[in-house]
Amino acid sequence: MQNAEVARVFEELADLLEIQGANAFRVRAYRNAARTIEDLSETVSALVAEGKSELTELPGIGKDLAEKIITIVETGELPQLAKLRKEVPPGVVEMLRIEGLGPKKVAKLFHDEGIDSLQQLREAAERGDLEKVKGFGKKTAQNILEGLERIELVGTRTFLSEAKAAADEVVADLLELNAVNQANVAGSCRRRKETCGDLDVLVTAASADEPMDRLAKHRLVEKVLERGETKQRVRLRDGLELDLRVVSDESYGAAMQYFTGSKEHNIVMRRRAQKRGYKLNEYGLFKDDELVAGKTEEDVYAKLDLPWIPPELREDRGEFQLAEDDKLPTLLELDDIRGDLHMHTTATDGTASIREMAEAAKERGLKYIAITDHSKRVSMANGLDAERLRAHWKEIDKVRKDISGIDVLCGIECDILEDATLDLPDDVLAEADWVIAVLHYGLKQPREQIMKRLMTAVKNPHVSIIGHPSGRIVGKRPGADIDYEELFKAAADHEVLMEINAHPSRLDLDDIQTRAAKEHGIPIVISTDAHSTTGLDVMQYGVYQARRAGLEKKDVANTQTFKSFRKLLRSQ
DNA sequence: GCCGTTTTCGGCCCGACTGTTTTCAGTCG
Repeated sequence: MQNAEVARVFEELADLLEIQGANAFRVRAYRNAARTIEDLSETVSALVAEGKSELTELPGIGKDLAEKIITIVETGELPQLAKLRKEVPPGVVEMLRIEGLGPKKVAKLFHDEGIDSLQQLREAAERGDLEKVKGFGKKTAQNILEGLERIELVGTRTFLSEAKAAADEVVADLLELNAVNQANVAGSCRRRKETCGDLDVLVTAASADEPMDRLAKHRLVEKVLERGETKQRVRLRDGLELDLRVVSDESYGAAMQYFTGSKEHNIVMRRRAQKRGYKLNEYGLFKDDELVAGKTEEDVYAKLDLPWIPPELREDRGEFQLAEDDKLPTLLELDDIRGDLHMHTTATDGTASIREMAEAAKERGLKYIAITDHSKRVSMANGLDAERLRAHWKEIDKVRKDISGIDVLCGIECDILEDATLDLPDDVLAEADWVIAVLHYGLKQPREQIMKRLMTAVKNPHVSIIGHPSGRIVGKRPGADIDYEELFKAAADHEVLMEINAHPSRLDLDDIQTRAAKEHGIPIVISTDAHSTTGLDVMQYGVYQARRAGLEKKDVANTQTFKSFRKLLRSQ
């Protein structure tokens, strides 16, 4: 049982209770518990094995939640959750995904209007019924329709982080079979897209039965949807569907190439094959009926006069031209990252101290970090005013002097306010080593005002970087309306850097925007925005995003040694 | 539901915005 699965149970419980109008603090207790468990560095199963007292040691876990954790770990389910699921249909919980719809409104729609699915919600909105409901109006109905559209755009796609975790587990399990020679994930997950619609797993085996039987019994699998000679489709417990394909070793490379996609990339590949008198499919590259290549991807690409192209670049976005010109980038690797320049501590909404964050970063092989807590505008996170910030920096200085093997910078994540001023005065910002300027509020302002705000930040001599520039949340909230051309041009002129926020739900800049930033010669910084020590582990997803943008080590500022990185600091 | 005690229950992060209403509930971060 994974920590994330236990956390998910509590998250769902919290959603259900909230819709039922449960005490808000009780709901928060479940959410806090979910976060605590998610952030654990050890597995919750191990803690259960050690006994209940270990569990109640955890912050936010008392007697009651400890019991529930034990039940979940030991039986794989929770009776309370099963009961609540019967009372509140899944479609009602789904409505919470719509921006602007919270538990109160959703409960009202369910109880008073009998709406219990997204479909019914859409129909009610389109009929004009919604705006007649007390507490709703024309605007709300319109926002709901827009929210529904966004959800449909993203569909039921799953964050890469979650999809990949499931795929990796299935692949590792299949590789344990003697009958299986090779196994790997393909599809959008292998291309490291920020979300995955489903999973494709490929294995080579003497017979298809053994891997299929094994998968059918896997703990993550809820149901086998179909099973044929070479393909089995299953639904995982979290709703994600997974295709298993069994091929021969002779076809493995061709099948990996075919099922990794993208569709657009493959169209170009097949056209190239045709031109050279071949036929390309998932079983191989054929001349008439003779197999010419198929064992490895490298073979297939080579026969089409191409070097092997990294999966992250396979979108038909210029990779073929680069390959032809022998100019494919040597993509950034996680090991290239030396610093992490966006993280929080208990001074605002983080869960670990300055020292704990520094130690954890050091354990992960980092050589330098910046502590960047929130500024005062983010009051719910207990954001810092000038006085508290200066005291905080003194604490950071103490740790910096006290700890060896890692450099710690005094930073701040400073809000760019709705009126296009910064949340802290210049004389304070001037004292910082590292200033991340960000939009948190008023993301829906018109482009003109958004750009005015970003320009204020870019032109401020103390601002080092724009953090999560658009403020989007993947699949949930669109980012601010930004003229990226104008932003990047100004950033390049004023030597302001751009962040890829590595959190799986942000990944902001996205791959396309990152590409554009690189073309403007703007150094990119990939940061975790960690709110806990385990939050530092999301760096990988930022690196994937950078790879999709074609970034090399030299394009990313926090791959530099601290000595050379220091030159980018405004206070130097 | 947790926590910290004032050991039996009250407090739990809170300010701003939106859309509704006509003074505020709901949502967000």
